[in-house]
Order: sequence, then C-alpha cells, then structure tokens
Amino acid sequence: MKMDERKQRILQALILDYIATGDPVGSRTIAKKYKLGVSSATIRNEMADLEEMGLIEQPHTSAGRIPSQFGYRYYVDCLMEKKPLSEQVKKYIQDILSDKISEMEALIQLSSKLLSQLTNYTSLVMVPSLGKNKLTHIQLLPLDNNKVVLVVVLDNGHVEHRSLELPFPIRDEDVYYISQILNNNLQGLSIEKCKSGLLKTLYNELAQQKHFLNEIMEIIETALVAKDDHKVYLGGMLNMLEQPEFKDVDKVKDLLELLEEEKVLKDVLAGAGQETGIKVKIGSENPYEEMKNCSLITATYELDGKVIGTLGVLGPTRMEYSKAVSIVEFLTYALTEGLRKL
Amino acid sequence: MKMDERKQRILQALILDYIATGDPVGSRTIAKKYKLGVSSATIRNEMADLEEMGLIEQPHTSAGRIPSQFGYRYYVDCLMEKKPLSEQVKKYIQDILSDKISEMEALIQLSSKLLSQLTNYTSLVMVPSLGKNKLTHIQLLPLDNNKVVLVVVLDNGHVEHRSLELPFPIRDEDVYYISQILNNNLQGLSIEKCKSGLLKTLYNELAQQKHFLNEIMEIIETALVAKDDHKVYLGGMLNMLEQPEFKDVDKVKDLLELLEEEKVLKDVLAGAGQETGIKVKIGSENPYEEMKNCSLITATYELDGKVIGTLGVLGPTRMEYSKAVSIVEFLTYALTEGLRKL
DNA sequence: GTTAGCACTCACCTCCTTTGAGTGCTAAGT
DNA sequence: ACTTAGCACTCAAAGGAGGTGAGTGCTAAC
Repeated sequence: MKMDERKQRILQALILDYIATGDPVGSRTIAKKYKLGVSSATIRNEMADLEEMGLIEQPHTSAGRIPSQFGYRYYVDCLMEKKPLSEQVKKYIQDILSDKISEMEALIQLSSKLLSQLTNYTSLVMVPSLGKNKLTHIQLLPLDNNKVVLVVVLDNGHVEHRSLELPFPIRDEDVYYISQILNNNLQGLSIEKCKSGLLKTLYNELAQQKHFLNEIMEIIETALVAKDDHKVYLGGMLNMLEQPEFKDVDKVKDLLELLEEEKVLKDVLAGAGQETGIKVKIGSENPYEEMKNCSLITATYELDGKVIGTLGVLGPTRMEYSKAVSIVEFLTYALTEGLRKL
Repeated sequence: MKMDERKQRILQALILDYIATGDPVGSRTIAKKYKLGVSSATIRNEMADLEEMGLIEQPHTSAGRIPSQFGYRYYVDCLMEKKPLSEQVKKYIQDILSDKISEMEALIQLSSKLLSQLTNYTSLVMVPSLGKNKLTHIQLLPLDNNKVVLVVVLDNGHVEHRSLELPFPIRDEDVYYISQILNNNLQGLSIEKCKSGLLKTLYNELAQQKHFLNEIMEIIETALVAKDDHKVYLGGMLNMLEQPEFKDVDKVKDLLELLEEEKVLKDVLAGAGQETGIKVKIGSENPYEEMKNCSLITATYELDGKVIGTLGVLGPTRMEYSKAVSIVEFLTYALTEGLRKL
C-alpha cells in the first residue's frame, strides 16, 4: 500500500489531535477540524488503510484511532514540523544559563532544571566522565590525628573532596609534604593516566621517606578511581504525575522507582549513543519495559568540539514532540555555548 | 464521660485493627478478634461513647469506626506499647552505620536511607547548621587566570568547596600567600565568628599587601555565609505511593510536590522543636494543609551532649506508630553513637 | 450493667438499559 | 474509479434498579 499525500495529511491530523486531546480520534473529528476537503467516509476508508499499514490502531471496536508506536515513528521521521521557539523563550534560557555560573556541573544541573520546567516533562542530563580531565590540583589537608581530606581540582573547574581515615596517626608536616609531592608529580595529568601505574612510580619516590605511604597511596588510588564515573541529573520527575496516561498510581509507581536508580538513567542515556544530533526513542525502543509508554528525546552537548555529555527529556509516548525537540535542540546549543565561555 | 479501662481496651483494639487492615472496624470484629469478654452489643455501646468523646468517627452511617485525629493522639500518648526491635534489626542498623564512614554528612545521609527502608515510610533528616563548627582549614587553590577554588574544612569532617571567579587575574603565588594568611588567622574559629567582623580585621592585615584583596574578602565572606545553613535529606519519598490512602494520583501529587521543596522540609522538621525525645505530630498538627493525612515522628540526635539535628519519618496518619517510634528511637541512638565515634 | 434481637441505613456490587461515538459496508452519485 | 450518504452494527461508558451485607441504634429481657 502506498503512502500518498492524503494519507500523510490524515495521519498528521490524527496524531496532532491525539497529542492535543489524549482521546482517540474519529473520522468525523478529522473531517470537521482539519479541512481536508473530503468527507468522513473517505477518511474512514483511508484510516482503515493506515491501520492495515500498522501506523494507527483502535483501542476497541467502537472507538476512534490512536497512533501506534510506528505511527509516532513515521510522524517524527517524516511529518513533524519543528516549532520554532519564541525569541522570548530563547532569551530566557540564555539569560539563566549565563548568570554568573562558574562551575561546569552547576551549569549542567541548571540546564536539567530548565529542561523539565520548559517542557513539563522529566529531564535527564548526563555529566561527562571526569576520566579525561586534567588535574589542576591535588591536595591533602590534615583534619585530625589520623584523618585527612583529599581535595582534587580538575581543569574544568570540577572539585571533588573526600575524607580519608588512615589506620595510623600522621603529622601535619608529613601531610603537607606528601601533598606537595603529589602535586608536583600529578599536576596536568588526566585522571586516567594517574590511575594507570603512575601512582606506583610516585610511590617509589615517596617510599624513601616513610614506610606507611603505601597505604596512603592505595587510599588515594581508590578515591580517584571511584570518582571517575558519569553522573546523571534528573529533573521534574513528578511531572510524570501530570500526564493523564499516568493517573493510575500503580502504573506510574514502577516508572518512578525505575527513574530513582542512577544506573538506569545512565543506561537510558547511554542507549542514545554518542553521535551528535537529536534522537528520539519511542515506546519499546527504550531499554526498559517500564518505559514502554514513554518517549525519550536526546541530544549531545559539546566542549572543544568534542561530545562530552547527553541530555534529554522523557515524557509519555503521546508527547508534544515538535515542542520538545525544539527545546532540547536550543538548550543543547545554549549549554554548549555556556560551556565554551566557561 | 470517663475513660475506663474497657473503653481504652476497645479503643486500642480498634486502632490496632484499623492500622493493620485500613478498613473501618465494626463492633463484631472487635468482639471476635480481640477477646474482651463482652458481646458486640456492649462494644457498640462503648463505641458510641468513644465517638461522643471525639476519639473515633464513622466515615458513613453503616460503616465501622475509624480513629479520629484525637483518637490517634490518645493512643500515642496513653495506650501505645513500644514494640522492641529485634536484636537482628538492631545489629543490622549498627553494622551499616559503623561501616567505615568518616564524614559526618555521609553518616547522616545513610541514616536517612536506612530510616525509610526500615519503616517503608518517607524519611526526613536535618543536617546541623555549620555555623557553630570550627574551621580546621581554609584554603584557596588557583584554578585559572582569574579563577580560584575555595576549600573549607570543618572540624567535624565536613568539607565545602566553591569555585570563585575574580574580576581580575591573579598570580598563583598570590593565591597561596592569601591562603596562608587566611589559614593562620581563621583556623580554629567558628564560622559564625569568621563572619562577625573578623574578616574585616584580617583585611587590614592583608591590605598592606595587595589592593584587590577587598574583593576577594567579599567573595569569601559571601561564600561562607551562604554555607552556614541547614540542609535536609529526604529518603523514600515514593514509599508514599505504596500507601492505599494515597492511591489517587491527585491526592498524592500535592504532597510529593510539597516534599520536593527544601524549605518545606526545614519548616516541618523545625516545627518539631529542639527538645530531646521523640515527638509525634498527627494530621493537622503538621504545619501544611497537604499533610493533614500524614503523621510525623521526629527525634533529635546529639553530638557532645548537644542537640545538633533532627530526624523523622513521615507516613499516613494510619501508620504503624509503635514500630516507627521504635525505629526512630533506635536509629537516633545509633546515629548519636556513630557521631560520637567519628 | 449486659446481651439478644430486630429494624434500619447505606456503601458497594451486579446486572441491565440507554446513549453516543465510531466503524464497516453498500449503493448511489460524480 | 473515486467519493459520499446512509444505515446497521459494535462497544465503552454512564446511569439506574435491585440485592447484599456489614454495621448501627434501640429496646426489652436477663
């Protein structure tokens, strides 16, 4: 069966109406609301064809049609017209993102919040792995008899700290001394490189000084390795509750519980891949059963021309794709700009 | 009307049954399940009295009775028998809380998680204000031409860091120099004291060196002041969805949205006061309209014999008070112990 | 003071009917 | 050959009627 223009127009009208109202759409509604110049009977015939092609379906015999997952797919790929954002909204985004933010992570977190606010869906933003970043500073500060604080500063402005408990007391001077050696040797290297054996070399240099450095090095190594990981921000999770398709607590509970697990979020975003450009995953294209009634729109943001993270919105399959895509698109742009300026 | 022992026994039976089943409890059920040695008719008479006294109420004419807010109050104050925790659970709590945690905040956060897991309700934990803690270290690290990282280490193991953007470039040596001066002057002082003019004194000392210190000091002051605040952890928010009384999305949405606001959480916990001991707020005793179907059980935890924070569980008014109270009680004890050892 | 007995209430369930939106098919119109 | 009007048909949803049962309050007897 061939997909002529009239079928396309009918499919588009049906999807737009369904997205707007949430009710199954009948032939009469389409004939009346969207002037296609044909009667409802004709539209009925065409709809029968569209159903045969798998693009729309009937929830039950005497109801109108709703788009199938493939219908949404076709719409997103071929029919959707991007709805340009108003200058006002663009300005709003840019104003907020350029408002004196000096830490990369704060900027990214803000983007997540903005994304969920603007779309009224749930936002996911993956913060880049720190593995490739270079150390600007590594510093140990004495805290107590046998406690020190390890502070790691990366060249992207990211700061991590961790308290370490040593199994033996240590003098303040020694802490400063070790700190200095660490700094001299590790400054400018990436975390990845620090991990790969370099710490051992360093150990040799310091071993001449103190016999218990071995243990300190181990702890530092663990701390560094543990920090070399992605992080995901989730925003507007409760927006899901606004959606009529999730008005039943039992239905939405599993989804919300799923979203509370960080590993899942990483999976979901990682599934979108690293290629640049906007991607849309519809219904069961997503990796989790609980998300079969959801769609995910993602894009990647960059720093120095390289993809460093992914961001996206998660909503019901019946989501406002055109609006959401525009927002994701512009926010990605604004975030990339923001990062560049940093 | 006087509250004789039989009335008490009936009220207790009714509340226990209602908490267990969630259904209104009739006279026959009480007569059968809880052997009080009297017939259902007698119980009916007593229940009429209890209703007159405002302790129980009927959802509608031909239904059983449910406890009123005052009924719960009376139960919690006079009738409730604390259910001792099994040694197993106690050990579980203590094991988890003593598992190599060296940062106060991590310990507190873990307590929150534990609390929601064990009770299946929502947990709130307020982290103490940092104002009274002493500075162990204050350190500036150069990051970039005109960016520095401020790291503040407190004597309780808490570490805060913040990136500062200076409106002018600064040399690494100067950063270290300032850092040293700050350290020498502020070490051992509480944040409160740092704020109160001391920074200005310090400014005089440094002003002889560099003219732009003024601005640095301002930034540091802002950073310190902003950090002197309470923080609240929320755990198991979605547990609310498990409760049959919140099976309607519209009912639970407002509550969940309320709980997402940190200010609200602070209010709610602050409302419980600072006196030591377990407190129970039932239904509309809570400060927010959205919580009129919830009860909150709180307790305070201590360090060095002084109250430093509050922790609690929030559940439906029909919550398992005896179990929840026991868990809150023991967890408070375990957390206080854990903090002491730190 | 307690209890058995009884009339009464009312939410809830089930069954039935009505309603209306929507369909598919057919035959007539262009 | 496509389009359309007309019609019979389907089925979810809404509304109503009747039955059920848990529970109550009252009264009279123990």
